[in-house]
Amino acid sequence: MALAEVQQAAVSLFAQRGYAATGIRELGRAAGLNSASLYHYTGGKEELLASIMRVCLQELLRVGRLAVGSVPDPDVQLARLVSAHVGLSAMNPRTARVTDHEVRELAPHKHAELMGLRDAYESLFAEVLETGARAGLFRLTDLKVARLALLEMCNGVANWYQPDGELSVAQIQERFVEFAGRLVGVEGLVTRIDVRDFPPLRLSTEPLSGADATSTETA
Amino acid sequence: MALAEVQQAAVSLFAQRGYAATGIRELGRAAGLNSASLYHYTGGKEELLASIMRVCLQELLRVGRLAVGSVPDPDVQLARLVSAHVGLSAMNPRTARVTDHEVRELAPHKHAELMGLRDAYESLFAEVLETGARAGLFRLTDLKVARLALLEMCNGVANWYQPDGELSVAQIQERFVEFAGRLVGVEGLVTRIDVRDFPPLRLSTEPLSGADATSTETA
Amino acid sequence: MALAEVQQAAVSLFAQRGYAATGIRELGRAAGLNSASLYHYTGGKEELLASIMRVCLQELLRVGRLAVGSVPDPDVQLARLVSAHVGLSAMNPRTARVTDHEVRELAPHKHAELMGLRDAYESLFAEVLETGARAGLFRLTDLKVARLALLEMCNGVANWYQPDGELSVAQIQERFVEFAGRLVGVEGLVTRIDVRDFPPLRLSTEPLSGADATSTETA
Amino acid sequence: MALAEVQQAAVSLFAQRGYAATGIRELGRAAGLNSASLYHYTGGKEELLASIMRVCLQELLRVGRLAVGSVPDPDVQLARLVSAHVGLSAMNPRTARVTDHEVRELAPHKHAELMGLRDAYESLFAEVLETGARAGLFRLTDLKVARLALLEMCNGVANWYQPDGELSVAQIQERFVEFAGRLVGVEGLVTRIDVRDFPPLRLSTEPLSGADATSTETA
DNA sequence: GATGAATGAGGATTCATTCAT
DNA sequence: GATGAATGAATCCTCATTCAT
Repeated sequence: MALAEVQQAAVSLFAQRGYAATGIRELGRAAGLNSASLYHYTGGKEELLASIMRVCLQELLRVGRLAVGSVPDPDVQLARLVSAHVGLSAMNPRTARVTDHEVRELAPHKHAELMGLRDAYESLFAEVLETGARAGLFRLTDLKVARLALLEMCNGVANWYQPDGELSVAQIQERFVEFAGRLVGVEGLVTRIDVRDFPPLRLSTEPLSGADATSTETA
Repeated sequence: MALAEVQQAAVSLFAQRGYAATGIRELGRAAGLNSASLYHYTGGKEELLASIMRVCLQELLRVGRLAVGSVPDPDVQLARLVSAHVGLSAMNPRTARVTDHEVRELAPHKHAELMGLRDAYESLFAEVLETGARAGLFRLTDLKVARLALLEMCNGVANWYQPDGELSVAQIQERFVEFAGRLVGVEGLVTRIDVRDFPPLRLSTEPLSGADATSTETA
Repeated sequence: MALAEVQQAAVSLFAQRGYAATGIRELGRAAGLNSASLYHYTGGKEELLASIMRVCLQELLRVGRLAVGSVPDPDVQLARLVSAHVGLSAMNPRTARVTDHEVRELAPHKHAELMGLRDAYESLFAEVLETGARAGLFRLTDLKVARLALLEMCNGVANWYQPDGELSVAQIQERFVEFAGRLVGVEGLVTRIDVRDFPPLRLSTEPLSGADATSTETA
Repeated sequence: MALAEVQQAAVSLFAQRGYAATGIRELGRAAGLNSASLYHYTGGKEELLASIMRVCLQELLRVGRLAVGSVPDPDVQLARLVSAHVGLSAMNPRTARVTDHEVRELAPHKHAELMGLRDAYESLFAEVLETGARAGLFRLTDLKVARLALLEMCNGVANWYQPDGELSVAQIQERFVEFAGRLVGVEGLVTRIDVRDFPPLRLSTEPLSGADATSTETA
């Protein structure tokens, strides 16, 4: 399908140059389309960005809910949540980066829509931390700061992980589950779950590794 | 001094809308200057951004070196490094956010210059982690991933901390020192140093809390 | 074709006000186009100028080579060369003036390209003068100065000739052939060739006589 | 005197880049002055240009009248006129080039003033040619075209003559007197006058050969 | 479904000039 | 006499978008 290709090209450019610094002709060129044709597929630059973020946040929310809903223990919930998040970020670093960095570019209406998704997702972390703390499983004095530190640490993966590097996605997941456990004061969290229960999805918006704009606008 | 005021206005806008999405007329208006007058003070939009990042990274590097150099124990070094970093970020969240997010906007020459500063700074973390791990103080299997997780967690502070919120800078520092300790496998790190030894500086580029563009361009 | 119309409008303005003093909005207005639309047709102000000069110099070179190649006698070669040059200048005075006066406005790359064409053309004169002098046909003590004097005299036509004046192009050609002959020490040159053998071309870049910017930018 | 230095710097830049393409800060820098200080000495960019052209045209007119008035024979008058013109152009090529090329940049009032000077000067040539032709000394069928050809040939010297080249000013004068003679149909004109009777003046506006902008604006 | 042409608005930057100091 | 600061207007150019074809 052509929309996905356009989205991939867009993610590639948005991740590299930033949304505001990327022109619509540049996007067209990268997708092998005339700049005017983009409007058929995307409805415009902003909707293109929004559609990308929707894909990412909806999948995040889906796997997040799955992670939390699949098991009653807060520590395992946390492990699965982190594993899923980090897994998705590592599998789709550029989509994740764009989703994380470019919210402010959206006009109020779409901004609200996507912030809603994000908030819904982040509240999964809040709930897990709270139940875990209330149950005495987690040793935390400040749930809010802990949640923010945790989320930023996990989000950060998209800033540095390179799919074609030496670390596998599974390794990243393993290590971050351990970090998360330590952060909340639970040792050996990693050994108690199998991260491979949640094989992270490759999003339709994620460009192929190393994919680049090559073709020229037919004009 | 006028340059600092322009920088503050710029940081305020860059943090809010992003560098690329901020117009130079907007910058002028926010600084109470004609758009042409900005060039007297700044030398142009890009140099304005670079100067802001320079202020931030140089101070980060200064206090980072101080933190590492002041004491031989890797755990205390780490605590002080994290405390200094988080402190500076929390005191100057908008400057820090801009510094962190907008590097890619710079042209090659300035990009290289500022990436050099950033790399020099981040290698302080690498050294501390390595000596600490080698000394058996830290329980870490992957130094690189640990460093990246740590840095992203700390950098994240600039994304959410609000100076006029309920948490003091010192509290943030305390909590993040504890998080950092746990992350590297050292318990009770926070109790062993007094974070107030490194009262973080307010940078000249940081806009006053809640400061906004108000005046109109005299035209 | 639209490009030619834009070029004509540009020649008209460049000849009147000079390249540097002509704004791109002015050009658009004169061509009946929005200033942004000029970029569709021309690729920018400088390329517009370069394209005009290319048309002129390439035709000059073409007819120059024809003039020299068509006959072995240096005196007839010179007559034809001068006739062709003066004819083209008189038929297209504004294009010729712009081509002659605005080379310095070009950036190094294009400057070099067009200076190359000009040099190639002028060396035709050098060769003719040299063979004629060596053959004892011309009485000249300083070939270089003679060539420069001759060329400037001929180029000058574009500065003062007015197509709708009392002198026909053919008359100008006739007189300048005689002048050229006298300059190199050959009497009665004019009688020995028929200048009408080389009817000068009207260039696509030459505006219609008296053509002026009239329409207003649709904005 | 400072004005002359400013004029020299201006001539240097105007000759190289053109009037319209030369900025006033550039002029200041080249003259070692703050851009604002130029207004003390010159009264603005346009008046600066006008003052330069005035110096050149007035001297041209002065020596032209001297040449014509000093002797009754049209052929000697012509020789002296050409010698003076070419001499002045070769001694002051950059001033002459600017004077010749930039008239159109002047606003109507100054334009008229300086065109008046130029017309007065050129009519000297017209008069000499006419009396010479009427006296049967010159063999010319079209006085106007001859005058224009002659003038353009002489003006052209400023376009190519380089004071530090291999040809002396006197040599240029000699050769052009001969060319002029041939053009009007008089042989051996050069031998009958001594061009050194009119040693051409160096104008106060002419920059030193190879002089360049070096100092930086004190700002 | 696709695209060349077209355009108003705005991008960053530089302009010549003025004026208080 | 000299200048830093300031500015409105203009510079060239690129933007996202629309629309007839």
